[in-house]
Amino acid sequence: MTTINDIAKMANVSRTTVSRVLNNNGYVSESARERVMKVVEATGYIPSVSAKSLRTKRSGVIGVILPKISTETASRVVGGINEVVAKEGFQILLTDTELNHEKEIEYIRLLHSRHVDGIILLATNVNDRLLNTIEDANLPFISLGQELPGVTSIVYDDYHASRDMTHMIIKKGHKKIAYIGVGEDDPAVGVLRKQGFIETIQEAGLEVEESWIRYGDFSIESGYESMKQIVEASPGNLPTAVFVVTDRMAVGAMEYLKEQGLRIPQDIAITGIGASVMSKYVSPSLTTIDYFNKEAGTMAAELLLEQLQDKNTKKKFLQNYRLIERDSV
Amino acid sequence: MTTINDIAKMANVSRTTVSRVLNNNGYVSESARERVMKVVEATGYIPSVSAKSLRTKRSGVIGVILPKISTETASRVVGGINEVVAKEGFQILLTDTELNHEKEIEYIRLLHSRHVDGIILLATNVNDRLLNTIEDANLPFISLGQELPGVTSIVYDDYHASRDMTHMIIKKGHKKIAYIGVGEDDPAVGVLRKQGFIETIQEAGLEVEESWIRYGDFSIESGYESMKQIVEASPGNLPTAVFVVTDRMAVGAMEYLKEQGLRIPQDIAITGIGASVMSKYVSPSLTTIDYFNKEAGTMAAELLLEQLQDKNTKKKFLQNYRLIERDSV
DNA sequence: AAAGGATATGGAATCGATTACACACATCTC
DNA sequence: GAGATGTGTGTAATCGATTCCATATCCTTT
Repeated sequence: MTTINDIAKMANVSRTTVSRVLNNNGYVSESARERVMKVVEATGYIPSVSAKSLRTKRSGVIGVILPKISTETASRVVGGINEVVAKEGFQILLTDTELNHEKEIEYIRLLHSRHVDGIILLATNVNDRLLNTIEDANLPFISLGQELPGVTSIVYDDYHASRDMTHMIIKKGHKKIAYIGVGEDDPAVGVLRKQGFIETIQEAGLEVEESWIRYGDFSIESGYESMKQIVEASPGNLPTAVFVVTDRMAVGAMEYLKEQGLRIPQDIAITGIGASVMSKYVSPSLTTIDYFNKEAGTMAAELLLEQLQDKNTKKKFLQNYRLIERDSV
Repeated sequence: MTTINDIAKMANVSRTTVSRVLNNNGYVSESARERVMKVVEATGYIPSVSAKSLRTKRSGVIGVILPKISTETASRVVGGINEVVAKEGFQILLTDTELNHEKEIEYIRLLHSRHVDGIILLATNVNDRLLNTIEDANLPFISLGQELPGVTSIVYDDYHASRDMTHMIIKKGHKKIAYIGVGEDDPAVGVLRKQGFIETIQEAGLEVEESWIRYGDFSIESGYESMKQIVEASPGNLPTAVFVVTDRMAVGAMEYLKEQGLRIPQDIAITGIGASVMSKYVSPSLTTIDYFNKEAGTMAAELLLEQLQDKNTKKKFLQNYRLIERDSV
C-alpha cells in the first residue's frame, strides 16, 4: 500500500503539502501541486479512509438499517437513498435486522462506532431504549416509515391512505368487507392501516365481522392462508371485498380465490397497499396505493445531508401517496 | 466519545490491558478482566473501528458492487450475502455502478482504500483494466455472474439453461421461435443466453428469422416494445413462441400480446429467465428458469470468508439452475 | 526602509486503537 | 538454589492521515 509519506517523498515535498493538495486546502504553489498530482496519478494512490476518518471523525459513509434486505420496498428505498448520497461521494453501509427489534439498537451503536456520518433507519417499532440509543449516538438521524419523537421522521400517511382505500371500496357498493392485516407491534402497517380501515367502516355505519379479520406476516403465503381462513369461516356468507394491508399478501389472497373458482372482482373484490411491480401484472391487476418509496428514500437522504451541515431540522414529514385504481375492485 | 484511554483510567489499568480483555488475547488476571468489563458495560463503550482498522488493516466490512441496486436479483443476492457475513460480524458496504463499467473500477479502488476485507462484484462485463484493478487491490475477491479469469467466479450456467429452455420449446412442437435479448456487451445475459438459444435452434434444423431477433434493456417496457416490433414486422406470419432472456422483459412482452388479443400460450408461447416472484403470479404463469440467486449470494459470501483465511481458492463455480415449467408454454 | 500581510512549506502533535518488548514476580525443574 | 517457564502488566512505537504552529519569502503599503 502506498501512503501519503511515499507520495511526499516521490514528489519531494512534505506530507503536509500532499494533504493540502488532496484536500484543496491552504496555500500550495502551482509547481508543488503539479508534482504531487503527477505522482498521485502515476501511483493510483488513494488515501486510507481509516486514517482520515480517525483524524476527522467523518467517514463518508451513511448507515442504513433495514428490517429486511430483500424486499421490494427496501430495495426501492435504498435505491433512492443511494442516488442522492452517491452524488455527494458517500457510500452506504447496510445492515439488516431481520425484523429483530433488539438488533436495531445494536446496529445503531455499531454504526456509531464505525464513525458513520449519519443513519437512516427504516424502523418497525418504537420504544424507549431505541430512542435513548439514538439520543446517545448524537448523529444526524432519519427515521423512515415510523414516527420517532425527537427524530426527523418521514412517514407514509398510512391512516389516510387506508381511509381513502376503504372509502373507495364502500363507494363501489360493498358492505361486507374483510380485513387481512399484520401484527399490531408494527405501529404503521399494523396499527395505522387498521385504524383507518376500521374507523371508515364504522363511520359508514357498517359492521366489521370478527371472523373476517385475519393477520399475516407480510408473506404471500400468509395472505393465501388468511384468505382461506376467512372463506372457510363463513360458508354461504362470504364478504364481497377484502382489504389487505400489503400487495404481497393481497396476491396470496387472490391466488386462493382463483383456486376456489371465485371471480375477482365480481365475487370478491380485493385491494393491496404498496404498488409492487407485480401488482400491475397479476390478473386482474391489483388496486393498490403507491407510497413512492424511492422518493421517500431520496427525501430521507436529502434531509440527512441537510442535517450534516446544520443539525436543526427535527421535523416530521408526511410522504404523500396515490391510490391506483385497477381491475381488482 | 469514550475511548480506550477513558476505560483504562476508570478501570485502573493500562490501555494495553483493556485491549487484551476486549480481544481475548494475552494474559489478563481475572480481577483486571472483571473491572474492565464492568466499566465497558457501564459506559457502553465500543472501540473506534477507524483506529482499529488503521492498525490492523481489517475493517469487518465486505464491499459489494452491484450493477443496479433496486432489482430483484440484486436484492436476493445481497440478502444471501448478508445472511452469511452478518453471522461472522461483518457488515456490507454497498455500491451501485448504475450499469456504468467505469464505475466498477472506481469502486474497487475506493473499497480498497476503505480497507474492506473483501469484495464481491456482480460484474456485467469483462475487460483488462478491470482485471488489473482487481489484481492491484490484492484482496479476497469474488465475481458473481460473470467469469473473470484469475478470479474466483460463481457463474450461472446461462448457456445450458438457455439450451434446456429452447429444447423444451422445440419439444412442444414450436418451429417458429422469436428471441428477445439484451446487448452483447453483457457476456452472460447477452452472449451466453443467446448462444444457447441459437445453437439449439440450429441443431434442431430450424431457421432463426432475422426480424424476430430483438434487443431490450432489461426493463418491462423494452420487452413490450420488442414484442411489438416482432409482431408488427411479420403480419400474417407470427412466431408461435418467444424466448425472452429475462422475466421482466417477458412480462412486458406478455402485456403486449394480451393487449393485441393474442392468447398465451395457444397463439404465442413465451418464456423468461430468472424466476422473479412476479413470474409465478402473472397470467398465465410464466415458464422460467430459477438461478437460485440467494444461494449464489450465500455461496459467494462463503467463498469470500474462506479466502479471508487462506488465499488459494481461485476457481470457477457453476451455479445450478432449475427449469420451472408453468402455463405460458 | 520598516511593518504588515499574503503565499508557501515543513515539523510535530494528534486521532484511538494494537502489539512488540521489557520487566516483575511466582512457580517449577533438575 | 539457579535457571527456565508461565503469568500479568505497562511503556512506547506504530498505523496513515489532518492540522496547529513556526518559519521563510516575497509583495505592498506608508
